[in-house]
Amino acid sequence: MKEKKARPTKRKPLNEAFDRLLERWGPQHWWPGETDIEIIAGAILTQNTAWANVEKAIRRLKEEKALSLEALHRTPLETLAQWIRPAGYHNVKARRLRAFTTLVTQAYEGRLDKLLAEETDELRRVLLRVNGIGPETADSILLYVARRPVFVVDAYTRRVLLRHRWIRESDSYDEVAALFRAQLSNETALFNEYHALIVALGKQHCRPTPQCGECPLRELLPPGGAA
DNA sequence: CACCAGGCAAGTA
DNA sequence: TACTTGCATGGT
Repeated sequence: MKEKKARPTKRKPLNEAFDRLLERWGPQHWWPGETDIEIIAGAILTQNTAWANVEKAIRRLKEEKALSLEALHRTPLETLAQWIRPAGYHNVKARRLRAFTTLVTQAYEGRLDKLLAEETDELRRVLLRVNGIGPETADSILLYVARRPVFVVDAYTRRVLLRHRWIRESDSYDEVAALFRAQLSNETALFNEYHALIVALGKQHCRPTPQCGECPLRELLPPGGAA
């Protein structure tokens, strides 16, 4: 007969981590944006960019009444680029916004709801085909706009997990996401809240120069501590 | 002043 | 497949 392990269930530190993060910061009610198109634009604009700068660009788009799929699609690229300048990479990001509106316009009759009605895996593939939408941006749209249970892996996620030695540098995007899928129940609301809390933690404590003293996860560090 | 921020695509080997 | 580089602004 096979020997039974002393612990009845496999350890799931990411569950414990979630409880602590929620206790420390409370529900984050993400994404920080009102409409679907605002969330999508924000997801593209925040690529490798501080959110404070994205807010300036979003505010300008609102002032220009350009935060709609139609307006984003018809505004000349040069004009759009100037409006979103504070978010950085403005020429690239203007093209990326346009690439998205072109997808919806050409393949979905200009209707976001038709795009969002696609089945999850198909929707992800469609989004990834858009130039300027990679795994994180696609998953952000899937989770925060289409409300599908997918986990968003961003730079903060990697840094937090790396500090706790739950992943390695070389782990792929999907390997990191798979860690969460394996340990958490498959619920949109949970994935939503978890990612938002990781960003809160990341901004507060998990900087390049760490402030681990007040980190609610610090006792979850394995023997040897953070790198 | 240097470094950093909620990526991604295109080019090279 | 695995690296490298360009893209750009504003905050610390």
